Amino acid sequence: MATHSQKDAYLYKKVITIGTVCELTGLSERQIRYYEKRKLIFPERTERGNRKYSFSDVETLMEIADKMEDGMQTSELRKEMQKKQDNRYDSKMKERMIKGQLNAYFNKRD
Amino acid sequence: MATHSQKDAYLYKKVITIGTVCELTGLSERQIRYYEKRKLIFPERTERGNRKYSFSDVETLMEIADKMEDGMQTSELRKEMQKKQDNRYDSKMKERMIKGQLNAYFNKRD
DNA sequence: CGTGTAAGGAATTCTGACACG
DNA sequence: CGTGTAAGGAATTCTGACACG
Repeated sequence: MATHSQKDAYLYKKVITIGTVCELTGLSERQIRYYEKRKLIFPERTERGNRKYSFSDVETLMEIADKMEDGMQTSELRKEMQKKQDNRYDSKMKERMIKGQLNAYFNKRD
Repeated sequence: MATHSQKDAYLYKKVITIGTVCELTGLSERQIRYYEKRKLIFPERTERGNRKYSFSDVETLMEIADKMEDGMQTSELRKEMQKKQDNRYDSKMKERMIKGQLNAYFNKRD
């Protein structure tokens, strides 16, 4: 994943089975699978079909659990998470613009 | 664990099943269980008895795999790992001594 | 010593469905 | 809409043992 640094390797590596995710989040398997169906979470699959989650997924699920407790619906959560994704792109765009300006600045001096 | 900072949480959390560890390390279940019997690795257990490993354990197993390929025996590996453990204690001791000196220094000025 | 394998049992995970609301 | 549950099958993991060397 080009969007993550080497240091994040363990955060995004999908190695945790659903049972362990249940223990870590306090959610039921049913809930976790449902949030997947609603496109809030994206586990990988083993050849045989078993779901594998990352620590990052676990963090996301805990946020989802909080919001659901507050009465939020999965459809709203979906929008909210889309926004975060957009913000991330915005940040990358800003970085590029700043780099562009720096390049322009130094190119002028050469 | 008092020996690890908050940032290491994901490195030491035991959440990975033996099957996934096999994929990650290229070792067989048999080998991984054997290295446990030889006191080289210390997974946690679920209530039912299933082994759970951390990313740190996976790293250790990859080192073990390298050494075993080089013809080293588990008994030698055991000693080598004991040394590392000792060094860690030495480091902590040094830290404490330095802190002690600093404390003495500032206490003098008070 | 280190590792492969077949054996049998117990727990895990999966999917699709019925249920309530 | 979100989640519980019983159903049945397939893969996972566990232990102790036989095997080779």
